[in-house]
Amino acid sequence: MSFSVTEENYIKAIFHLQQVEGNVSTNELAAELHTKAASVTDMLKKLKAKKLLSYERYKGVRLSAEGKKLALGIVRKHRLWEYFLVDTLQFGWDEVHEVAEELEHISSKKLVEKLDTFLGYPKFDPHGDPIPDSHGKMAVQQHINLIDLTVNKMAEVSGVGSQSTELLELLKHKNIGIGTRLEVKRKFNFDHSIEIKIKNQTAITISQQLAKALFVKLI
Amino acid sequence: MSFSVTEENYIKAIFHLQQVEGNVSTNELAAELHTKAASVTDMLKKLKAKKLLSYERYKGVRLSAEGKKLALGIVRKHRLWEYFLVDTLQFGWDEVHEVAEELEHISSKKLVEKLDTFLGYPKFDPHGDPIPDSHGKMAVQQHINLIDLTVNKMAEVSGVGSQSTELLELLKHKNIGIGTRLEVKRKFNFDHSIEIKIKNQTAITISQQLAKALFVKLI
DNA sequence: AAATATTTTTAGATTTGTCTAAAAATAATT
DNA sequence: AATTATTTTTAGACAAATCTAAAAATATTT
Repeated sequence: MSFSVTEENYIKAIFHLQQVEGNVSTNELAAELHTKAASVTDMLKKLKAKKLLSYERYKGVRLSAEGKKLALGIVRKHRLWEYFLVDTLQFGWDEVHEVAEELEHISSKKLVEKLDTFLGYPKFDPHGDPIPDSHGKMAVQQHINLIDLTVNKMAEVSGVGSQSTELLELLKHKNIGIGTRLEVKRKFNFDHSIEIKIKNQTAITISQQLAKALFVKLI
Repeated sequence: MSFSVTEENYIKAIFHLQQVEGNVSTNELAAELHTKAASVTDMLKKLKAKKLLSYERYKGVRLSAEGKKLALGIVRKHRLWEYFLVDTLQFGWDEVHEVAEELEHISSKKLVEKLDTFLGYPKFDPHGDPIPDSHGKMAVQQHINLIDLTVNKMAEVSGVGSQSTELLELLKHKNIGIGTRLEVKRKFNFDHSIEIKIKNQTAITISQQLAKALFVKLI
């Protein structure tokens, strides 16, 4: 069975939303996909008929085993392509998301496996997110939120909380990327901003919002 | 301006058909795209409104400068991706066409240029067809049809006349690919079949149809 | 628990690309 | 040149994915 780009995008959106809370509501999905609730209802009926999810009207939605498998396949493709774009084609890590949104819908299974082999079976994409393997298994990254990092512990940026251009623009300006080494110098309780010191640079201040959007691992 | 996958496929089909004869007819297009003449008429009106082609009813169709540019862009992407699949990902040259049919519709211009750079600006794809450069210019390959090759002249296979799986399957069976070195030993006027000798192999016979589908260059 | 607000669904319309069947234009034959 | 055949276009219908507006169900307040 094969699915349209639109159907795949619905499945991916539901997958992402149900990571946080179990059942996903029609309105949440509409917001995520920049569409209207009525359109979502129509599509949910279609995807239910295709057995990709369980859905009772007014009760929200949840992916079936089948649907999860499909979602993991799409996520796998998205992240492998991102890795390829940054690692092989020298894209900046902040400019690959949109391109990968298109590439993730290329259907050839053989392509995905050959790409994975060529790249050397990477475990994490350029944003620090884990890449599902061909069985749908992902490595669990011990991400710590930067806001919770102990003062004076050296750590390395390993993930970002979103792919929004606004965030990526700010990170570029502050010269922070995946792999950046830093430590927290002070925490200010007034606005919960923190002062960090990036290796070989002068200390800078980071807002609470930004700190919450950054994940690090101890090194 | 951006175009749907369907629109791009129409433009590509018209481009290929008008290489041989000037104006392309509705029926030819319908056959090429495996659709019906009525659908073609509808789409031609749309593409005319978008200024990609000139079209008068009952008079056939021809691409505008704009349309040709678009077509060359799609051909460029198709052939670069084919080169990538064979050269980088180790696909067989006979199994890349369908995948490239999908990849050619990925829109990012930056992706195409970076891919071209990574591959080292190749001039010909794995089937021997020239790859348009970023300005739409293609190298002109002095392809000779195998059926016209002089007896006992050494030549190298440089192109195939179609991408049909039937042809590629036959070539695989006969152990012929791009770069294969061969010479014609005899020509039989009865059925216009020819006997060829591939380097380090025993002589084999090739039908008229197959010989017409193979292009070679002298070496 | 009744009233109000919010969420979700239905009903009906729209757009894109397709189709069949019939009409119109062009081409080929006699 | 008139008839027949072929090609192409039009007219109207359909499926996919979307929308707006209104109705129905659920949640929240009072």
